[in-house]
Amino acid sequence: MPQLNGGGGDDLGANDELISFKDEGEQEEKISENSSAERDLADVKSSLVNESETNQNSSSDSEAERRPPPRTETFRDKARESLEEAAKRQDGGLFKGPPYPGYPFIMIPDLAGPYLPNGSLSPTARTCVNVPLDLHLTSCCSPLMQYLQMKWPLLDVQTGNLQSRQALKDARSPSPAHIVSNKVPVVQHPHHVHPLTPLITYSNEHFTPGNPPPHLQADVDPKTGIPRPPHPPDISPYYPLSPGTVGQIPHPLGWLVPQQGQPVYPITTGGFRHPYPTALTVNASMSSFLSSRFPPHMVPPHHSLHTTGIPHPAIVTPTVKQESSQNDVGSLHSSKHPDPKKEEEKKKPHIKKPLNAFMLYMKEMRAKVVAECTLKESAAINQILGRRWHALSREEQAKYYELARKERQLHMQLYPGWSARDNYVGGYGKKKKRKRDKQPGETNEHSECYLNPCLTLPPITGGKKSAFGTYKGKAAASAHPLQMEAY
DNA sequence: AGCCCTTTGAAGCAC
DNA sequence: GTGCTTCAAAGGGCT
Repeated sequence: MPQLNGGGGDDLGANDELISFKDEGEQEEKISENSSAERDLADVKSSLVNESETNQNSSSDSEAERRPPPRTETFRDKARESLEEAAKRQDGGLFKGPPYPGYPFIMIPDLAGPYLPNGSLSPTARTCVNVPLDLHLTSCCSPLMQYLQMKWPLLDVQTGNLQSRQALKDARSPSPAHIVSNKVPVVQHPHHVHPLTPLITYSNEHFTPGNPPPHLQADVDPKTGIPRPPHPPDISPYYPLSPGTVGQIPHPLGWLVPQQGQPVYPITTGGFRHPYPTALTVNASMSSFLSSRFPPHMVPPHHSLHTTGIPHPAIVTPTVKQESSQNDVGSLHSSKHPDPKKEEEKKKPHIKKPLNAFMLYMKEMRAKVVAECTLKESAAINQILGRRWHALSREEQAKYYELARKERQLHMQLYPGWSARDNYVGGYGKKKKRKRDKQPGETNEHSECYLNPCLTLPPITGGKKSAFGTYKGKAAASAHPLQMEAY
């Protein structure tokens, strides 16, 4: 991504980003890309199945902590075995195709490469094939425009307000990114659609227009043993519906398009002071676009489109749940004896942190991982995603770092006074919870676990404690060579 | 109900 | 500058 340097004077771009793995040659990376997905899955699977086969290796190398596993021959062999075994079981569920194959809008191609080592198309790639992409949106534009188109193919935002403000605020670096970024509101949809990626995160699994593949209907609930369809065919799994909520299906742009009964971003008629100076509008072309691209029930009525002050989904008030199906007036006057403290908390919107690169990657890839395996636990999935993250090429990681950078940028523009400290529950130093306690001498002796996590993944459901320290200091992060290259 | 787990990265604070 | 802590997402597991 050559344009990564284009930030120029952008001081928001974290200079300590893009941790690369220089010991891992490019060729190695490519190999890793092509088979990492399947290998990861097989590895984790096998490790989950046979957890006793762990901690056989104990060599330590502190520096190796930040590196992906050097694909030792042993590891390769094992990975290959796992992969072969996985391939044998392909019909048994391990490599099930994503249950929601038809996301009609856009998706990110399989970052791990569409082809299996044997040359066949990977399941996820097959999914890609099935998806009617609007490639024309992205193929002919600059990367940044591709990004924007990718993120907001439907959105037209009035940017004058913010732009002018931004122009005053940051006149020193009127880079295109700034300008265009204003069109990409940071939106953190509490119902799993990422702010910046309302249409692509979990992309290909969304909005399946048709029925799921037959083999997926045999998906069996591990708890009940009852076959279950992954999700209603045309409803995103990330917009869970409670019984009787038909008609309240949140729009993929739900944060942007307030809907009646939409529990997430309640608009109180006057009670909510929106922090955004930006006026977001959806113009007629977008409406028609919505109509043409979304199923009718997904297309909000025009009258619901606010021309000003649409609450940003990154703002989550504590009263969200309570207000879910009540009208605003009622909720405002429902309590006769409001607790001043609580009231104050209610009034104070919770502005979430912008997602970092890995979080963006996770949001995008989680559904794919979930679809490819039967794992449901996020802890296990995140382990896979963490390994996949390391297996990504520099360019692919750079893409997410760039997205994260833009998100931070926008977040800062949208919430000028916001600080991450605001979200510290008890304030800094007052721990909300204690995590990642390190046992004495634990730091490096598990580096091999990191090197080959598939062999040594801790029991997913067993312990409460991390099996190995995961903290990597800034020093380690900033030592990443790619930072120099990309930023 | 609420915390834990698990991942990486960003940010804030203390020293 | 370094080290540590918290939070961001996610959802099953656990208390």
